[in-house]
This record gives sequence, structure tokens and C-alpha cells, in this order.
Amino acid sequence: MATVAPHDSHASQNGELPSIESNGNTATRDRLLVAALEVFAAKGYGQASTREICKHAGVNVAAIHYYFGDKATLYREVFRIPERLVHLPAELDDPATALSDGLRVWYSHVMSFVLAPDNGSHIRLLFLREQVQPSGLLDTNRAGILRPYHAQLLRFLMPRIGIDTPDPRAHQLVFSLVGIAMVLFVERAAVRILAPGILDSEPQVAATVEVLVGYAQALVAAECAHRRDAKKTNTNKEKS
Amino acid sequence: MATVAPHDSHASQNGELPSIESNGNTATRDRLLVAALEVFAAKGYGQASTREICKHAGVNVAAIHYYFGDKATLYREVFRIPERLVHLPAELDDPATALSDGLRVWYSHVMSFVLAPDNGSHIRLLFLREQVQPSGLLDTNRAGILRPYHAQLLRFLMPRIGIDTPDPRAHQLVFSLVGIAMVLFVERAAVRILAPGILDSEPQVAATVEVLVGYAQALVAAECAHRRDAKKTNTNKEKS
DNA sequence: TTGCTTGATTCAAGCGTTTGCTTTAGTGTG
DNA sequence: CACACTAAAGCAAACGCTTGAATCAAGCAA
Repeated sequence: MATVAPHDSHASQNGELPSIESNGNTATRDRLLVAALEVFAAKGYGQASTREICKHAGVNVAAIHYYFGDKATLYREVFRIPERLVHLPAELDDPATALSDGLRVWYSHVMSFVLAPDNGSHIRLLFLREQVQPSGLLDTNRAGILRPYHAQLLRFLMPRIGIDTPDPRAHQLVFSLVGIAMVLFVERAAVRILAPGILDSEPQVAATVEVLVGYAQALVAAECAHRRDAKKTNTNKEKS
Repeated sequence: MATVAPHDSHASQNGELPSIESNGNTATRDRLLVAALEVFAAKGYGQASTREICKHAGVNVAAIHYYFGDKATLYREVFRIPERLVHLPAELDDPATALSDGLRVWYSHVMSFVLAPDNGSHIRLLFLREQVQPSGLLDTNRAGILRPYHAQLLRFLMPRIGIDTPDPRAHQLVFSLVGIAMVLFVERAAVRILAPGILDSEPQVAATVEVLVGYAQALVAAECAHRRDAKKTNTNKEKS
């Protein structure tokens, strides 16, 4: 009955990404993807209407059905955008990187998305939404853009706090390191009011990053100290 | 034309809260409020339908119009619930409270809402939603349940880090103290997967609180150290 | 060049459903 | 009767999605 449309002619058997130059009029498809990213980020899945997305993209409402099949598939496809865009800083995986340098690189990387409302910040907002209100449309293992950040930070820290397998405290340390930055995103409205002059310009963000690095070092040092004490106690116990 | 309905016969001239035993059938009104709290928390303002709220409350759809006028007013009224429920721990305002004790009280208070999906946790989720996606329906000065927490924590810390008026760094310290706890809420799905055994039972939460208290003390100490150094540098500069 | 075919893409219109809200009729109590 | 309240039906608008026709470029024979 219906013509074989692009959206299901994509060979999804192989795991590779549907190339951005797949088939069909990629200009329309891409404009739709970008528009969907922006509208989904601004309003969330449920509140974003297909009509608005199409109007924003300058295409007909039928284009969503034609290229993606339905709204849910378009949403899932939008979530695949970061697979092409997110690059984690490589310094963190270098064993020679000093603790403070690695932390500085990491926080600079994360906080760079505070300024400049480009695609990147839209993607972050989208993932944050998915945390607060899971749409149920995504594979759970893909949801959570913070997952790779967490994993990389954990890899970076483990040797530097003297362990080789993660334990609950190590995870909580990483969560705390993430948290002192994330709160500035989530509470950004409050930050703007209570502490203006923290995130409003490039040099301010740089200064904020330095504070974060200092705090992070304190957290890591506290964790190291705690582990030393625990070890000492254990050794004493074994002696007695 | 329309009967003078309860929703606009409430004396809103005086600033006092509309008593929960105002007029009309308070049972229906309250069940509507509680149901709205739960549905709004679960789905957000836009995705929550008035029909679902009424069905959940076991009342007719016309009841919303009768008691509140419309959906937006109901939403605003739901946001007034915490004014009757949120009690901040008083120990924090006692100058004699030790730093570690105050932090422990505060984190215990905050983390108590992680367990037990009662009204409290619904309220938190609701406010978190409003942070991520402001509905535009609330007065900006009321939005942000974290505001009083932030203010109280700031009051508690200022004398303990040796200042008497807040500055940007003090605010960022408070944000960081809030952040290491908030990340466990926002990223709770990730926490459950990556670090099971952190938030799943009462004793686990207690242990997590202890870790948070330790980290918080480290952050405060780092801030104090930084301020000492800065002061010393300033003094040296003045001498030269 | 010309006319024709074919497949891909876009378009306007409209389908059925759900939305927030209203209306009208009704119920029970003082 | 008067009043506070509830129930059921329905309205206009917006929703996701579908449809059939219009448009366009490419290929090809005459």
C-alpha cells in the first residue's frame, strides 16, 4: 500500500550509524533532526508537537512520517546525534597526567557547554530531561550521557586514590565531583540570581573552573585520607 | 452567569494561606490537590491531563473548574503545599552547632527524601522539574525549593568560614555542598546501576550521609584554606 | 530538443483521538 | 425553596498521523 519510505529502508541490520548522507533528500532530513533537537530540548518530548518541529524546520508535517516513521523514532534518532559529536578529553586516559591537570581539563570540558547555546548545550539539556522524566523510548543503556563521563573520571581517579577496582565509595566520589559542576547547570537560574558573576562570561567561567578544581582536589584528598585511616584501622585490628 | 465558585471566593486579599478547611467540600478539594501533586510530579505540567488527575482523585472533571478555576491555578496551588510541609532543621541556626553536626543534620534532612516516595519526594521532583523546564506559571521568587535550603546553609557557613557577607565563592561553596547531594537525586537511575548499595536501604543512606559529611567538611576546609592564603597574599602586597 | 515514464519527495487536507474547559441537569442537605 | 456540590455530555482546539494528488529531476527513446 504505502511506498517503501526512507525511514524503514535504512539497513538497520548492521550496527553502523545511518550515514548523514544516507539516501533521500538529506537536507530536509537533517534540518528536521536539528529542529527536533532544539524543540525537544526546549519543551521535552511530550510538549513538543510535530507541527512545531516541522514549522521550525521549514518542512511539511508529512516529512516526519516520510523520513522517520513517527515522532518516537525521530526522538530516538535525535538522541543518536551526540554519538557523532561528543568527544571526551583524551588527557584523562594518560597515566602521566597530574591530578590537578586532569581535573582542570575535565571541568573545562564540562563547563564549556554552559556558555554558547549551540547544539551541544541542547544535547545536554535533552539528556538532563531524560534523567528527570524518562520518556521510556530509549534503551536504558544508552540514556545518560553522563555515563561515559562517569566511567572516564572513574578510570582517571582509581589509580590516583590507590585502588584498581571500583567500590561504592569510589563511585560516590565520582558522583560528588560530577555534582559540584552539575548543580551549576540544574540550578542555573538560582546561580544567576544568587551568585551573578560566576557563569556570565568566559573569564568568569574560567575562574569558576579553578574553584571547582580546588574543591575537587580537596574531595580526592579527603577520600585518600579516609582510605589511609581505614587501612590503618584494619592493620591494627589484624595485629591485635 | 456562572455561580460564584469557591475558587474565586477565597479571600486572596489577605496574604494568608487558603486554609485547608476553607469552605466547600474540603475532602474533594484536598484529594484533588494530592492527586494533582502526584500526577504533576510524575508527568510534568504539560503531560498531566486534567482527566487523569480527576480520575486519580476519584472526582469529576468539573471539580477542577469548580474549586480552582483552571489547570494552571491548580498547579500554582499545588506549589503552595510545601509552604505547609517543609520544615528546615533548626539546629543550623544555632551558633553553637559544630560544623560537622550541622552538616550531618542538613544531609540527613535532605537525603531522608530519597527513600519513602511520600508527598515530600513528590514535591522535590516537582520543584526539580520546574528547574529543568520552567512552566512560566509561578512567581519567580517562589520557584526553587532549594532557595531556602541554600540561604540557610549559607547563614550556617558564613561565620564558620570567617565572613559576614556572602561573596561569589561562598555561594559556589554552598552550591557545591548542595551539588554532592543533588547529583544523587538527579542521577538516581545511574546511581542505582553503577553504585548499588548506596541508596537502597535506611542504613545505606545513613552511611552515604556520613560520606557526604566527610566530603563537605573537606570542601569547607579547602575554602577556609583558600581564604587564608588569599588574605596572606593581600597582607604581603600591602606590606610591599 | 521533445515527449513520456518512473521514482523520490513535498504538499494541503483531513482522519480519529485527546486535550482543557464549559454547560446543563441533577443530587443531597439545611 | 436555596444552596453547595456533583455528574454527564459536549465543545473547540490541538494532537499524531495518514492520505492522494502535485511537483520535481533523471533516464530514455524518437
